[in-house]
Amino acid sequence: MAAVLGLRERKKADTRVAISRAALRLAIERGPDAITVDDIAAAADVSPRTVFNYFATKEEAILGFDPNRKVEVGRSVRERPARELPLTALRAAFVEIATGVPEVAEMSRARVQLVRDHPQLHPSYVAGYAALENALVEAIAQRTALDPEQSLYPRLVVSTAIAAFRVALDRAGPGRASLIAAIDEAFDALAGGLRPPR
Amino acid sequence: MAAVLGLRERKKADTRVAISRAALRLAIERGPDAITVDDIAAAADVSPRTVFNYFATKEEAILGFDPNRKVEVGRSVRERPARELPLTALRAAFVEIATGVPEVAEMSRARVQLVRDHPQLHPSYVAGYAALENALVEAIAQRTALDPEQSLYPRLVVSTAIAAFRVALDRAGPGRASLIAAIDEAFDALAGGLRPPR
DNA sequence: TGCAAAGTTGCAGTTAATGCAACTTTTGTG
DNA sequence: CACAAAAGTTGCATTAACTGCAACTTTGCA
Repeated sequence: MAAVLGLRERKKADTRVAISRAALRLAIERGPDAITVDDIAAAADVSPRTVFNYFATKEEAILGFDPNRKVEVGRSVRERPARELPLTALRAAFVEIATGVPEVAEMSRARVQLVRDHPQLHPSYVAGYAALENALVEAIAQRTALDPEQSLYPRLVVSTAIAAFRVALDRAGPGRASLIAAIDEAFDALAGGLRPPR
Repeated sequence: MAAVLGLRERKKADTRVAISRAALRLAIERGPDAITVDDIAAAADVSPRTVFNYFATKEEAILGFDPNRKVEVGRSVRERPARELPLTALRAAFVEIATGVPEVAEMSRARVQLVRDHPQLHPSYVAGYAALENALVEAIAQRTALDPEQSLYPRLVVSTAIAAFRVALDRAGPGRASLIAAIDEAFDALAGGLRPPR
């Protein structure tokens, strides 16, 4: 699994989650627009300048952007059995990420709720998923031996799978089972060519 | 078609495109980060304050966000023949929008290129499409008689179709034919369950 | 232990973004 | 045509996001 990290790396990771937890909590309590970066910094016990060393914008902090996520989910896709179809591998990778660490899953749910309550965040939220795209396109390109510059397929399957995952997250109720069910329903529909139900 | 608009409405529309054209041109010439709202305002011959009366952010001006677009494409979907499958209706609506007014299509192409050259814009660009989502979900809900609160399908088909359209736009070369071909390829793959090619 | 690398902080400066009030233009009605 | 109401534009003042830079502190490693 994860290599043991040095003290420096661990501290950085801690600081990142401290900032992002503080930002999320404050945004839920008071609303994203009613809090300042200074508030977040104070709550996370760092200087305001440090907040910007970790997150490019206030919204990224609130939504907990994590560059490592890209790497993780990319590796997860690459490590799926080679016989799996691209869509299947992507689905499995999303399930792994979304249900892996319970605490992460919980924060993820809280964010979905926050975005629901404050639609101004929706663009940034969607943008966060878009950041995954390139990493996943690379992984799918490897699995399928398709050149993403040549074939439209890798980018297409990735971006639609991400869209399906977002819809499933938005739909799921509390608990791991509900999330998995929603993901399954969305990806089954996708694999079935999106014919309307009934 | 479009009802004849009063002078006031026409002027507003003119101002909007003047601002957005100026912003796009300057962004292409100097890069999005190297231009200020004041620059855009000067080039469009309005006050900086007016820029913000039309666009919430500088990037929205550059990317030419247009709230009317939502309405148009929503209506376009609703007016497709009832026998068409949701995915088919969405595809046709996108083709209409993307190839309708040549000048609009050209600006759209220029923006795709701009985003390619300046990936910082990618999140906002994607976010712009996300804004279409609700309007299209409503249209599809009507066509299918599905309640989007109950069924996952309307939001799923819309958000994946938008993703497919973005990929097609990104892929298309110059000219209307190339764009239509790319859209067809993407939507055919989607309707076919996204099985890998070959 | 001590040097090099990396991370944190404060500070100064720019500019994006918003609210408000004054002013101008358009619309519609008598 | 006149003129009142409605809508749009502008300038001004203010806040807060964000950046670059240099000083300082902490960690990694020989």
